[in-house]
Amino acid sequence: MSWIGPEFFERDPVVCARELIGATMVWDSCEGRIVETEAYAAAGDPACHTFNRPSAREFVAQRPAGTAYIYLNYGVHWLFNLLVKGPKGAGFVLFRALEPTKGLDLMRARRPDRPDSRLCAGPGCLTRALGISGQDHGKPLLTEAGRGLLHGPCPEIIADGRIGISRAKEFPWRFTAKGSRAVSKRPNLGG
DNA sequence: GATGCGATTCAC
DNA sequence: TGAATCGCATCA
Repeated sequence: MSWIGPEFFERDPVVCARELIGATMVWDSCEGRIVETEAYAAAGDPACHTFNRPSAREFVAQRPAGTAYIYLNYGVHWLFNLLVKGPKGAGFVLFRALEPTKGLDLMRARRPDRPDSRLCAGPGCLTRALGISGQDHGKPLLTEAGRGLLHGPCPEIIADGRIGISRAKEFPWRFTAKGSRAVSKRPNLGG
């Protein structure tokens, strides 16, 4: 397997989110196969932070592709994104779920209550299992030692509506690996 | 300084 | 299916 470089994120956010399914996320001693992502577009997407947050628009304008965008949701859960900056538009990829492949002992210690397949099944669960917090916000993940993304075989992918948002639910910008038991929620089939 | 909200999670 | 939860961005 080879490392994914920052240029991977110099494309459309939706394309990036889709193509990350099957790749491996490396975070220090823990690794997992990416089985669920979502795309958010900086323009024309009412669900994106850029829609009503000046600070998010500033982040997009001033940071390079591949920068980590991490924030606290519901006052409790850290959510991990990477900044995408394509020629036709910028945005974010939200990392929602992994199938744990390495560092299982550490993940189990952080989530003693969950079976292995559910250790990273959800954006908040994922960051907790990996030990990700706001101190890594703004860092260029893909050039940090011990952290990054590895190319991997692409599984069959299902696209459906994004989860947990109130606006633009109809955008089919959530991507999951078909049949994976590690996704946060089974995809809504049948259109 | 006050306000309202939220890209979730977990229990029921 | 529904409630908990509280830090943060925004605005006054």
